[in-house]
Amino acid sequence: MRKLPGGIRHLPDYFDRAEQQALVDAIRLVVAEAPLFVPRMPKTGKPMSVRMTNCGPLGWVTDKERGYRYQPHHPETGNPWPAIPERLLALWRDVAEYEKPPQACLVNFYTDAAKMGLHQDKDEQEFQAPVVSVSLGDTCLFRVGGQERSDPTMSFKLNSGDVVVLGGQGRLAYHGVDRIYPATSTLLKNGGRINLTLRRVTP
DNA sequence: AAGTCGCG
DNA sequence: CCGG
Repeated sequence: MRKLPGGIRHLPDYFDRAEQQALVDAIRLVVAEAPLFVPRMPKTGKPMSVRMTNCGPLGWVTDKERGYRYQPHHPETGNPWPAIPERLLALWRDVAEYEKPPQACLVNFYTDAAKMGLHQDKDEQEFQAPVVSVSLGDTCLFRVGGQERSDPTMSFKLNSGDVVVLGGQGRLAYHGVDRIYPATSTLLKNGGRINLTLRRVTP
């Protein structure tokens, strides 16, 4: 059996179907208020293959000029991000083992061809808090390694309703999404995958 | 490089 | 050519 690197927890089927549907409904409201945008790589301006938005007091954004960062407003509308849905705050209280609530919930939309290269979540000031991730919709192949890019990696599938926690030694683990398996879920009427990532930005 | 390409 |  697969052995996950230290500090990485995979909680399969954390959310049942009804809860998944309720989360999708909540995210639709978020997207209506904070439209999806195309994130761009620092300096080159190359677009990433996912579309994204955020909820919470802070949101993760990136563009050619200013690069990766957290900010309290939507990059295109200038409006503050909508609130994080209560069910996600409850998830954090359940699994994070961290006193304060998450400040950012990044919402990533993956189409069939979308990927996410291996990277670390290191734009936060607080690494004591874990990163908590929720998968909704189509199954993906998730890849995780260690704290150095050259560390060995392993991969496993994430299904709709699964939760992954990157905490402790796993907090700065390299991770990414190698591929989406199209039409493996009926949760999203237009297909694809939604990933929700909860993070604490400041201590 | 949260991408892309090269290698096996 | 495709996947790790």
